[in-house]
Amino acid sequence: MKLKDAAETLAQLGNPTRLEVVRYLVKAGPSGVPVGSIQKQLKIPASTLTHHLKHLKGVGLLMQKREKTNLWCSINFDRLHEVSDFLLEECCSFSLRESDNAKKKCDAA
Amino acid sequence: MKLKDAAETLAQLGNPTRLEVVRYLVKAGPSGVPVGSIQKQLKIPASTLTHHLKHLKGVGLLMQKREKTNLWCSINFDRLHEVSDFLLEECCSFSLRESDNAKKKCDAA
DNA sequence: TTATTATTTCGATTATACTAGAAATATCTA
DNA sequence: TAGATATTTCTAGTATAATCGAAATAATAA
Repeated sequence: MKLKDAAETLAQLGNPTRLEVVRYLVKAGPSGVPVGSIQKQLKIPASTLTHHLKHLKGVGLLMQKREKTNLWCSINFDRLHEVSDFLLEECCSFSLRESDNAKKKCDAA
Repeated sequence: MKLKDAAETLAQLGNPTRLEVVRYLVKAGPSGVPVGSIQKQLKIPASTLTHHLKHLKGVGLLMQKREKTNLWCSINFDRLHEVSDFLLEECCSFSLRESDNAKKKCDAA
């Protein structure tokens, strides 16, 4: 992943409303949820939500498919991994962190 | 890590200039580098660089300590891990990704 | 103290992003 | 076709961010 793409993706994740949507989609899993469900659950005005979904789609974090009247949204896990990988690239050998979680990740990488 | 903090941190990482600085600091390791070295290497005007460093420090991604005339900057690896963890939280069981890298990370988590 | 190097503040310009109501469109069902 | 529901476009107000030159400050060395 190139720096410019990573930055753009991170910028999109850096909005609290969008990050809330992303978290919701991550928890929803690969089957996804309709736009309307996101809107009701997170109480985001429809036009605002559409706006943010467009952004997420723009950087490839969001996948959509229509089924009857509903538009189902799901997160692109690969993209999420890619951007996460970018952040930690080449950092593991330097990490002085004690956390088990970090160690496990670094050992695995 | 709370959503609001994660969003703020991601937003700071989402600027190409700052991400370049972060990448540089990650590669530099825990000992860090002086502000001036970043400035020369990445060719960022001094005032612009100061501005961005302030942002990175504001979200706890940057640590600084003065030594003689130089101000040494180093990345806070823990913070970087925290924000990365936030992104992948609860997503591993859903991931359909084929990539070895992803699998290793998920198995370890 | 004076000179030198390193870093920050100030100030101004320019650009981009967030938010959401109202109206429009799209998709289906009866 | 008419009606219902779902989603998007349009529009506009408001706010925040990026950039960087010039001048100011800080820290040291001579």
